[in-house]
Amino acid sequence: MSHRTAPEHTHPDDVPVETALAALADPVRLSIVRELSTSEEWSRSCGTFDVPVGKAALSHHFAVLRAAGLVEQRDIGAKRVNRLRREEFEHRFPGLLALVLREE
Amino acid sequence: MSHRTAPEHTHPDDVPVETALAALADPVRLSIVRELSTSEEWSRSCGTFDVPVGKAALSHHFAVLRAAGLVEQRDIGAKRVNRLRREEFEHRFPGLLALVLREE
DNA sequence: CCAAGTGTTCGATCTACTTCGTACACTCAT
DNA sequence: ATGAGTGTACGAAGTAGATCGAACACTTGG
Repeated sequence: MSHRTAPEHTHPDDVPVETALAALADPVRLSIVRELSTSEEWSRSCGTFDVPVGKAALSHHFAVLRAAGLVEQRDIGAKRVNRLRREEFEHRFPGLLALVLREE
Repeated sequence: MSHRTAPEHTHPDDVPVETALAALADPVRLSIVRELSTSEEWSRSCGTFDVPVGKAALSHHFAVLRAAGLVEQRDIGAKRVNRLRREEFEHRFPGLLALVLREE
């Protein structure tokens, strides 16, 4: 990796609706969120998601997801592992996550 | 106007989540939906919305809102009047409309 | 019939986003 | 140490979306 610093997170409470909607309106990010929803917390590193983009784009998408309060990340060794911020996001945007997870 | 044809509508049931989210993730369209939510049905023609864009862009946004199953339009004389598809949209995307309307 | 009002369509422009390649930084296993 | 694995930063390129001006089509009121 290239992070001497921990990733910057935004709490869902500080996220505008527009930002949340825009974050979820992308097929790659939606795919990540869905995969994440069926995985155990902190079990998936960024590289383990089945999305058709390169590393750079993937890294960008995770930044967007963090900024939207959807994903939390921790560094474990060389890997950056993820967790879906279910409760926090649900508290800020009730039903939204359920809405996008219900499909497919 | 310039419609010998009635506007094409898409039922919310036929709308992908992504499309709905993308439609609501724009400030102008969000503004339109919110204004519409506090207006009586069929009471507002397209030109009566307080948004900072020209006619052409406005027309485009209404097309997007129709395609997202958010708005229904009818021609009355020279005007095209609108209605928010509350129930239908709510049935397809439970809670989503409430989410964006609750704010502001 | 004409002029004004209303909304669409077309093309061009402008901006934002997505993506990629490369270079870099860090960790771990050997 | 050294190399392989992992993710970020940066610049460039491509793409999609938003906006505008102008031309057009239709309706209505005079």
